[in-house]
Amino acid sequence: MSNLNKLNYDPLVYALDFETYYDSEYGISNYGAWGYVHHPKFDAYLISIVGDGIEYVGPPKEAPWHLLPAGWKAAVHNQGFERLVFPRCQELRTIPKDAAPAGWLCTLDLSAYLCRHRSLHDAVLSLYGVEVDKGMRDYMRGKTWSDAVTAGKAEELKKYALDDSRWCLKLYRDFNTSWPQIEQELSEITFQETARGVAINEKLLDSGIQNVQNANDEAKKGIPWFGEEDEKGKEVKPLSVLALKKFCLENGCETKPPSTEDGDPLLEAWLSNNEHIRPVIKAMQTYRSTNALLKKACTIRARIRPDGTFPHDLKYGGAHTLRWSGGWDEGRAESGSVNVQNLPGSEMYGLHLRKCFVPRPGFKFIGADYSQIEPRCLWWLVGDWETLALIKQGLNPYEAYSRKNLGWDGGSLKALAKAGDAKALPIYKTAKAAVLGAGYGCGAEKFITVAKQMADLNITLPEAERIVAEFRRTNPKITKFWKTLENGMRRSIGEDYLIELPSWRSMRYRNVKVFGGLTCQVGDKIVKTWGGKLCENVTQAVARDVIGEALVRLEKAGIRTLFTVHDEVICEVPLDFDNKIVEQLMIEAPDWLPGIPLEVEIKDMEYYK
DNA sequence: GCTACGAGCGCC
DNA sequence: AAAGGGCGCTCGTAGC
Repeated sequence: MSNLNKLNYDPLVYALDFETYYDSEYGISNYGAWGYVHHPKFDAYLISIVGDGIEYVGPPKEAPWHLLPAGWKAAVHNQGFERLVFPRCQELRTIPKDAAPAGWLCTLDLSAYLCRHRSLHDAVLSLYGVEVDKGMRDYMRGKTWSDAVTAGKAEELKKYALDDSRWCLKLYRDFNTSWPQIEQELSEITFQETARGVAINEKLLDSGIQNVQNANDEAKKGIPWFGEEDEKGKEVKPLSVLALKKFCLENGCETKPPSTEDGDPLLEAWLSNNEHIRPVIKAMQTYRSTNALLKKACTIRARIRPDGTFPHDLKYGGAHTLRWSGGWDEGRAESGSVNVQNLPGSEMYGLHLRKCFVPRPGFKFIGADYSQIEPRCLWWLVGDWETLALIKQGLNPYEAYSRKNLGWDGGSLKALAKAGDAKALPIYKTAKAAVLGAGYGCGAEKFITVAKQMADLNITLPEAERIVAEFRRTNPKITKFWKTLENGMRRSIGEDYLIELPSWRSMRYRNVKVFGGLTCQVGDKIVKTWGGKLCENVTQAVARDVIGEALVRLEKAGIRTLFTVHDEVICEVPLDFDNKIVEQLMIEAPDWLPGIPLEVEIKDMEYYK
């Protein structure tokens, strides 16, 4: 018994892994995980189970379910898939109804938390330096279990399946204690959200799809080479830059266009000398936009379940700041997935995609957006209590900034700016742009575009230079923070740089090196890094933890959340629900961020907006 | 035929 | 010395 007390893992946890049939057409990319397991071709031909006293690999039907102890829990690598397969097998009676585990745990999410590598292969390589052979997976494309048996590959396949579960169990046992409880809860919440999905207004979606299709057809007509074939009989792609180049040179242009990007000043300059090409470029841009939108809308359309809901994709810890990201993990090609975090914010070509996301009957949406969460976190991180105190008194943050740094001493800046006051408006916009855009070491040139985007502020380069310089001069705590982070990283050259966050976790920058500038490894990429960027990462990470803790609070209060988009939470609650409850749960300052004034904008929504 | 990568564009 | 950041998806092209 004394040994058991020393276990730093739960012996009731067993690792599971299914092997399921797939081919080039029938896969997650084309059907989504839910559609895949409900497809007639669905065939979970193998399951491996590994844990205390059990190592099984074989058909699910013959698995030793009776040997699993009461209250056993399942560890899987990618719960977004495995947790759909399991109940589907129960429905199909290849797994007994009463065999369900008491809980689930996802080692993919654990790996994301630990090392930023999501696939089992990459996680094991990163954490143990061992290469897991994934050859069998490719081999099995388009092959059934009996194909493998006939080909004499059964044993190899079994070994491969067993290996995955062994590694999964090892990840769980070795690292589970490094995964904080709250993060495990967030992993669970994320799964619940994706499985729950969102109700879709199908009529609206259908008519919108028709509109976009029409616009797409119209755009095709403006692309001269559309539908043509090259010498080899291959279709010339509508967005082919080579075709565009050829067309331009054949039609009196001396040079090819520098890009086809909408709004690119270089393109604009080129077009002013080649006006006759303008309609072609425009058609390419319209085709590109409508095509992408159409794909997205049709994917949603195709994935609507019989109950009228669409199960979306959202990844726990998709970003290295551990923010959620869109997409899914199954398969290497990140295609055919719908990212709910970048849905167009307004109508495009007669389709308002967000309007198609509606509450289930008897429910309403609550959209809860944190106001200026990042600047507030940054002020807290650098210890700018003065500004935070002004905000705590009820001052709008941009106004607080203006009073502190821009010499504003008039009345309510926001109210005056809203009324179009000629003196207040530029100051308000300048403050907004500076607060949102200048905190991360942004230079003057970049600040012009940031200011435009964040505060609709149009400025010249000298003005941008002045605002940025002013920001740095009046915010020495922030510039010092940049330097502190950068110096910390410089002291870590040759090793990993760990930044301890105020919450329960750290950020890790692996393998810091100097190649001209500072570089390090983030996920599987080598990136350039400097103080301003690190500051941005840390601020994002802290804001993420704030929203993460809020999500857990909402969940514990029984409030159904659908998804999060960085600083906003979409809740689905009964029609008579009191929105104040959501607000109160969200603005509660975390213990580890004492004194931070949080604010959320809450709105009832008849659709997602 | 498959993979990798950049361009372009959508979001916060 | 100076440098906003974080994502995902589609398409086209290049390279193996």
